[in-house]
Amino acid sequence: MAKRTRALHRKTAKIADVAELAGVSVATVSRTLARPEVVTEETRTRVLAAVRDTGYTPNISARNLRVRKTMVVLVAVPDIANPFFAEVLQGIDDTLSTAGYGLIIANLAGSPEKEARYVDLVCAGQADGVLLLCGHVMRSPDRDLREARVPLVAACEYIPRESFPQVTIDNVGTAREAVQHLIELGHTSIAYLSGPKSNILEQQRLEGYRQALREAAIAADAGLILPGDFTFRTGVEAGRALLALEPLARPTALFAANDEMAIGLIKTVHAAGLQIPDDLSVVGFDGIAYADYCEPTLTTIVQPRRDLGATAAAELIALMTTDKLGLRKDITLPARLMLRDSTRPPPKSRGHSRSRTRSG
Amino acid sequence: MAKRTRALHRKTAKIADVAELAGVSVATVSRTLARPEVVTEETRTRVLAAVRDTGYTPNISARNLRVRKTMVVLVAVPDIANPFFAEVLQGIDDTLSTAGYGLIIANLAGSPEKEARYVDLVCAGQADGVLLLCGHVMRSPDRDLREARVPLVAACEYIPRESFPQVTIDNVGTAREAVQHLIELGHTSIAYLSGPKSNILEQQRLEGYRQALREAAIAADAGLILPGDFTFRTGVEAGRALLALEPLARPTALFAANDEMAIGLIKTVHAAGLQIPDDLSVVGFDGIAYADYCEPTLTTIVQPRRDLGATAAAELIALMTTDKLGLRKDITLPARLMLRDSTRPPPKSRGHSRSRTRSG
DNA sequence: CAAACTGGTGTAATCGATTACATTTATATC
DNA sequence: GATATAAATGTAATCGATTACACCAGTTTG
Repeated sequence: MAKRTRALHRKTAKIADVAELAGVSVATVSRTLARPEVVTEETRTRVLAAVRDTGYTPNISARNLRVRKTMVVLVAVPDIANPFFAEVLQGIDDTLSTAGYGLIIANLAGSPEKEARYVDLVCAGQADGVLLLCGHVMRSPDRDLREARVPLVAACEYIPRESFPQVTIDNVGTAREAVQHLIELGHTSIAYLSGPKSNILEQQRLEGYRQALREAAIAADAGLILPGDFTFRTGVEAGRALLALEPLARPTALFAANDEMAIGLIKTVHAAGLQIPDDLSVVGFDGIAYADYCEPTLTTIVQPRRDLGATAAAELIALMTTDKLGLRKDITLPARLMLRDSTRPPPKSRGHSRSRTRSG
Repeated sequence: MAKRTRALHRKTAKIADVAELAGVSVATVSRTLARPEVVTEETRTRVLAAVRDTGYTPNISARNLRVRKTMVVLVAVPDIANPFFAEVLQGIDDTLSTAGYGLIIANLAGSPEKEARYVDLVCAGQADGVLLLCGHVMRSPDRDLREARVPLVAACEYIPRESFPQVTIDNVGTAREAVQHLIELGHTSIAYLSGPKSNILEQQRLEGYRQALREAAIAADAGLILPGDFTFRTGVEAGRALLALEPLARPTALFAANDEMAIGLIKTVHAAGLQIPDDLSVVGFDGIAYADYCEPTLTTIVQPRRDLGATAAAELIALMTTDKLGLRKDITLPARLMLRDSTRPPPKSRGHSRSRTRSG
């Protein structure tokens, strides 16, 4: 038992050991490390030598307890395996870790228990701030993240009616732009492959799709809205649904609410003999790395993924250090339509190519 | 200043507040929360009511300081944006978070400064254990992770000559199997698309490739070993290198050290008119999700990614809780060859199909 | 030469929980 | 009814750092 305790609680030098070795008080050691300029040249060298000799590293729990900080931020991610979020995370990690913050990644994975655990963590003061990449404020059965009164910033998915800063792109506008591109190519029968109805991003992208059609005076056809949930699998299903249609009833173009579904759909209809983009033009959304790897490469809205993360992180740091908890400042980052190989004018026999001049 | 301090250090109930409200001592409150069965039914309800009324949550820094634990483990990942590691991470997250551990993800991204920062973090006792997904033990200029005397487990990439547990697959054996598959289809001119030479996984997979050739008495041709570094980009470059060869000098099959490069290569040679698998069979390694999304779907070695993570995490938990620091236990998980659409016998005009009977 | 500073250092309180040990109260035993 | 035993609770030390305040020596200033 004694033996076990000794091994588990391996001994590390503490500040008192350093003080003793250097022949100074603990206060002086602490000061030397925090603000070297306030101590004498001579004590400084003595203390630093003692630090090296003892291999001292401050105990962070003790420091946190004393200064009431953790230097950790929690990032809530709907799903780490999603390549889009993985890249946003890189941006977050870049800024946060150079600013000296640690990162706890809360992989929600649609599990309310996990969500609750993380809310408790934050409420317990385990984090100095929270970055929300999910479309709602986190809750546990009896707590709400906002009760933690911890700095909060949301990114990627806009959360309506909240008072904390949010960093997003203009989803409605860019979705509209994507569909306008198809319209300019001459398409008039344009399908939409949607995300889960309850998702805010989905609602905004759908709205953009509708606006573009309305502006071009193209009648909206509810039959052209295919259900999906942002996963590759539902892209495949939507592809099958498309194939099941009468060839002449098929749309000549499709706008997908994200890239993964677009790629799933392309793969499916291509395997059945449809040529992309000859028989069907496809535009995606997100700009994940694979959109440029697939065959054909995908025309898509590329979001500034790293930048979204980096900006949100910077905003959070500002919030944590300046204590302007109430100040709301939404930031909209630019996203652009990237023209690649999956779009072209509709086949001559169909559609009414209006602006052939443009060739991107 | 006073105002600012008040807001930053927002007040949360502490154990003394709960004790006062419930009319008991702090020890009783602590016990009620830790081991409810040791207090009276009556005090328990009084205390729990007080906890709810005050909204009390224990301060974790204080607890950690006292019990010398952090309930956090650090996971060192070469690159979070790599889909392979993202899936391993999911497995890790699953087991670790249900066991009540938090997760700090150290995204090394090839940066020695980051690596050093994280080593210091661990040495400072900020983590109870470390999971290494990279192929080397982490170091800072003056420290080495092993000095932290913290439980350590490695996964995915085997680190030779170390005494901590490692969870991997049989890279040599499965690589050999992948190449044997090509040989059984009748290929005799088989290229290898390599990873970075210094990488252990690369060395093992190359060894498997060599073994398979040797067993089949196929002479190794150094010109058939193409350089790569595990990225999509080098797959594209290797594809160009292949296209630059005299058509008759081209290999009829290729084994890539990972899927991303295989996909890059396929895309490139396909765009130049080569048919996959008719003109070139390709086998990958890893089994990332996109290996099943690309066109054609990729025959590959699928690693049990989630399971690798989960197993390593479980091993680490065992280490952290039982204190058997010395006990080395390597675990090899099964990986299997997944036959898909990117392989078939070589064109009749070339190669010498030896075993046409097998058709997978 | 005394008073007023100033720069460097030490003493001790503090952060908020856990827990060994002491103490009280209730129950069983002879 | 006295004593041993068990059960429940309280008191206070402890974890390891930070920092307000006290103190002292040396320098300036009038």
